[in-house]
Amino acid sequence: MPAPSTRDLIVKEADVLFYQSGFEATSFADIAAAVGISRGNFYHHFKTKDDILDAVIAHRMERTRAMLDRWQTENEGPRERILSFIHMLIANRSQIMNFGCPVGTLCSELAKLDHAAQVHATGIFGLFRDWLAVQIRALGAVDRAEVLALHLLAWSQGVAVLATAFKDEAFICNEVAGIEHWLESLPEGPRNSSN
Amino acid sequence: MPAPSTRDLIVKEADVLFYQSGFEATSFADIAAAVGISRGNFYHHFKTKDDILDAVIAHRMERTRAMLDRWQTENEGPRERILSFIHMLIANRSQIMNFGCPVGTLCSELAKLDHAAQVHATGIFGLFRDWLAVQIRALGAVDRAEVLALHLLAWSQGVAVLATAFKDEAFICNEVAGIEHWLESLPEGPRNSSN
DNA sequence: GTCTATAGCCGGATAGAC
DNA sequence: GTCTATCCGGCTATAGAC
Repeated sequence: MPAPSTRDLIVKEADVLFYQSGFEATSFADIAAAVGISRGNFYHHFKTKDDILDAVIAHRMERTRAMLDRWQTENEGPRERILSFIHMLIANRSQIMNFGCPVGTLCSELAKLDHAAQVHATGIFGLFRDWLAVQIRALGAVDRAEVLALHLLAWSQGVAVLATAFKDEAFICNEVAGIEHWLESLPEGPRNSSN
Repeated sequence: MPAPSTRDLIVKEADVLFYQSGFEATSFADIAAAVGISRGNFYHHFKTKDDILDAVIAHRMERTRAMLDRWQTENEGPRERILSFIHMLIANRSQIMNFGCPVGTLCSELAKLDHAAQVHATGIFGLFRDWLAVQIRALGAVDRAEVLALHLLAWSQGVAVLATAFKDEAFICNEVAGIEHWLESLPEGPRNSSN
């Protein structure tokens, strides 16, 4: 692995800061300080702040794709793969209680800013939705797979929002148990509606 | 009803702008322009921007309380009252697809800003949670009422986040139908777990 | 590729006339 | 109670030396 370029370092630090402080509240000075370079140097790598945002989103999409691929190969069946997704809520609970879900909060912020990159950011949700739909289809729920995938995604987002608001770890565990129970009920019933 | 004071107008316009553009992205100039006063005049009514935020949150709490009271008296039973809550997602779907849930997005933004008012804003969620718990208790789910109330709140938040991201009206309707189905199943089963 | 210096703008906040 | 004028600081972005 070669030494990371300055550009890569900028994207990496911007990624963290956009998550923890939000896109708009993060200034060039903040990123520069985190990377350890001067503010001026910056514009040699990115023309505008929006360019950094695009790079951060592209980076997150790449990481998401890699993570989904890993879950795909590391798990034996679709049920275990979906569990990997669900357990993110547990594994990242501290971060989620402090800053919410990186994807959901970014999409919401960009929507309010009426920012062109909002569609780009939503693409990350799309990756999860499509991957989950593949797994759910493999479970046997062929015709309603997309709807169920969106439902699972929405559920996890709701958990993230309330976890951030109330900082309640027990709530997260309760909901995760609920999601697991829902997952178990998925292929058996004759008509597994969205609850 | 007396003519609204300038202070009331500021709170009213700030309320809308904080919702549509976010707290940080809304400047004094924006609010002043919306109200039709000069920026300087502003500080006669509020010392700092944070003071306006506090007033906006207090105003939202008051409106929420009034709405919950109205739902309480306008509906015959707890089930119909909960339906009033659920149908907010339909009634406000345009706004939600553009700007998300006013409560959830504000809490998330304030969390990232590490803002002292975040606890205050979470109090609005608390109003909904407690009111929903009362209704669910009246349905017969006495011991798990609070957990189920939080679950319903989370579900609606998840719908709002994904609706904002994907701008998908059919998705909202699907999920609302799912919530209604979940509500119907509430008191009957011997063990209505969180799905 | 990285730096310093600085332009130009806009943010929140203040002072004081009317 | 509302206004104009203004301060100060931080912001994005640029210019140009090294």
